[in-house]
Amino acid sequence: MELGYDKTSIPSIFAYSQKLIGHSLRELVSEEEQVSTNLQGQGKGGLGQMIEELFFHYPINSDPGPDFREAGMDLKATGLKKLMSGELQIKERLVCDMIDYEKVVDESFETSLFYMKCHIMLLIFYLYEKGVSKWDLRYIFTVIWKLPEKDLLIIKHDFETIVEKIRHGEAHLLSEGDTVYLAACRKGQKGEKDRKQPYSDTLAPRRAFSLKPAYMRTVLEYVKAQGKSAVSNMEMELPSEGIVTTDQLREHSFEDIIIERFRPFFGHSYLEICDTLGLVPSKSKSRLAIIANVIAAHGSQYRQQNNVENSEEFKKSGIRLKTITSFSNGRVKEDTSFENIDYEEIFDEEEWLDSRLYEIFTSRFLFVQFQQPEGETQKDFDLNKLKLKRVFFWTMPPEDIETAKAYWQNIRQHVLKNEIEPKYFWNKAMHRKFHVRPKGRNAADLVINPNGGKVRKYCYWFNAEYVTNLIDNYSRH
DNA sequence: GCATGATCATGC
DNA sequence: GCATGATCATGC
Repeated sequence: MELGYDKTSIPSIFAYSQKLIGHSLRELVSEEEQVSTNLQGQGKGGLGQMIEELFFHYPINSDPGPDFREAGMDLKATGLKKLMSGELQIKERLVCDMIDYEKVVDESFETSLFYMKCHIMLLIFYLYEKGVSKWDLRYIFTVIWKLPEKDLLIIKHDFETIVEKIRHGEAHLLSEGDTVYLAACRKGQKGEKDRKQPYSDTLAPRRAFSLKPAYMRTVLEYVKAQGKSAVSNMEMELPSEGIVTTDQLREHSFEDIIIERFRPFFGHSYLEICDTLGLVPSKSKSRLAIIANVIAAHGSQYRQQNNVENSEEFKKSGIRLKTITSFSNGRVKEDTSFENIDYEEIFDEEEWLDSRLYEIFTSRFLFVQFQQPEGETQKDFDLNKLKLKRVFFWTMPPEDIETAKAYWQNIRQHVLKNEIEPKYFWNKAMHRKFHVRPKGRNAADLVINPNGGKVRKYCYWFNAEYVTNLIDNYSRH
């Protein structure tokens, strides 16, 4: 059969893929084929396979390699959702390749199946609509995404972190927050049995290598910025401004580079650090977060004109820098707040693993702790005098993610019943690690309630007690 | 002393 | 104008 493209050529496959844009498979596939195919377009998964077989007419093979074998490129269909504002957003992480616990421990990154399949991908973005058959989903963008060299250095380190954990018999303890761009995400049928892992008798849920939602968001941003519906990053230089360089990443991991930047400042107070960096001290409640971001981005090399917020790497990784303040005895002073609860998101998203809260709580965290000087009492507490005490990357352990799921279910259940008041949610006095509390400009600051009308803004919090405990756990090893 | 609700400076 | 990253103020 005449294919209509050259299956050995990436540009040719890319050009052909553009015929998808603005259309659905129902419009593009002959009725005869729609009837005769075994692919029914129901259930989860399989959209990529339908596109490959019915649109590209590429003979499906069961090879472990990339979908377009001759071109060395994999095909990925991935969803976008449209907000009320009309803005398109990433629906989920990009699942790349199932992790074979038995085999992956014998692979190196460069020879791994993941690398072979995914270092160049044809990304086909479709508009996700609830309840719509795969035959009727519309395609919006097609993108050739070759992982840039700088990203690959971070991804290689992530890959090794994941494989190392499996080699230690800890496949059951893998978490998306263990790594920076590439993550081991949960993947498998609901209720399916856990699998064997090679270096432990404990069974582990199935997982896949995936690019984090934060990473995919920056891919989408890049695509939107090009102003075209078909984009290939192989044709042009990607802007690669960030807080670390490719050369630095060849020598050290991203995390080591960042931690190292804080080293000259341990034991120094806020005012001393401002003085060293040539910064005018701020009166902001978030003054410590401001200098922590400066140090993470530039260390003692900081110069006034440097850009600080939203570095490329922090955006792509979704790493959350959080400052912690503690009394001289080490007890954490404040609860840690996150973003406001998006009631519409809570209302619409039924899956915990796809929820915003899951993404936030399974982020990689960078905790920067400032502590009161020795000998001071609680009454003396003064942000300007706190000294840099500890800096560490952290991710939430599996048992706490289970607690977070119950926390999310409680919130969701009440939002669905239009019970959006503090008395319905977990409060701090329950001592259940997390709580819900107001956060707005002031008491009159309201947002849309999916049940109708407007409601007060509340947000997700870690209890200070929980943060004290996680620091104690960190300090013990 | 602590939990709860309220509010602030900053940057885009 | 609003989200972010926080701390402050009050009352029991």
